[in-house]
Amino acid sequence: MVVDLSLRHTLHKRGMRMTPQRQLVLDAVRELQHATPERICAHVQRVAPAVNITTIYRTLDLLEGLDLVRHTHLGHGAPSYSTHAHEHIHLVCHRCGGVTEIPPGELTVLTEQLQERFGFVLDPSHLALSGRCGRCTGHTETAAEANVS
Amino acid sequence: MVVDLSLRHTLHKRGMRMTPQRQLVLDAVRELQHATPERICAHVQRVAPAVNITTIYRTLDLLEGLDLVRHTHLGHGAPSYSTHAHEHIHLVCHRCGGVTEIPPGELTVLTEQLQERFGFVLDPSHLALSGRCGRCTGHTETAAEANVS
DNA sequence: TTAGGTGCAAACTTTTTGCCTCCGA
DNA sequence: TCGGAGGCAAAAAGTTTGCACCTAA
Repeated sequence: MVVDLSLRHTLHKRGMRMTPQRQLVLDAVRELQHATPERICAHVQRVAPAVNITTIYRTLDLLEGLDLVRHTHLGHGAPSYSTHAHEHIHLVCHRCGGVTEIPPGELTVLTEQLQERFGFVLDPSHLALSGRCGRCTGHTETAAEANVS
Repeated sequence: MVVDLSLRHTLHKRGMRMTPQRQLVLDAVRELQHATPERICAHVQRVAPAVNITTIYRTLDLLEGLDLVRHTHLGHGAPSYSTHAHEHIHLVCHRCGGVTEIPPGELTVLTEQLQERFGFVLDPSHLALSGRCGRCTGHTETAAEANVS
């Protein structure tokens, strides 16, 4: 992927530098979506084996500060990083741990309601709703539920 | 607190035993609500200093398996354990990290919608919605938002 | 030449595992 | 006495920190 000029610009404004590592991490997040730092690291190392996991963490922090990536805790273990472009809602089953993805439109009503009543601006693409999925409640499986990551 | 007879019974049915540690951990979760394993451990150790953190983890697992307690990831770090009796929704601000609690009734519409369309039974009392709270978006603070833990 | 950035190693935090001992049915 | 439980220590997983070196402005 080509060097991200807007990233270079943003960094420069803050007295920071564009580096191959930063580009690679941003690319990896964009490409993988929902990846843990470890997976991002592995992906980056396929191209640049010398890159250290420390750099991954530092860069993810940086990119998050610049609002270019965001992390979510989908339940257990390591957080998962995505870009804003990646839009959908996660339904996490607290029995089987499966994650169902549904379109963000499902939450428009709730989003408006929360903003109106609590001044809370919901981020509909980066949250995890917990409950019990169709398989674990014994309901019929739908197409949407098959989309488990 | 008195020994929980129904817990003793449930355990016995599965060939397990009731122990002081298990009672203490359950009591601690009930009393504290939203406590991390570490806090639960500290609480238990005020009464029984010899209880090891390992036992806390094992017992929380056990109680979760029995559906007596549940854990939620409110964002970062350690999970927080609660009993079912503790009913409310968490709005986690991903800017300031603050947690706003709102009544579970706010999600009835969504709950029905998710069940109908995806067979997903939402657990309205134990989930965290992420977004940006009133303070961080510059809106007027409401009474609900003041309830930050 | 001077900060920013990276790699490396070590520390740290949280959770899990293995093993041995204890104790109640 | 037999298996479930708990304590302890060590390991594992995930993340952070300190420090020396390197390099682009």
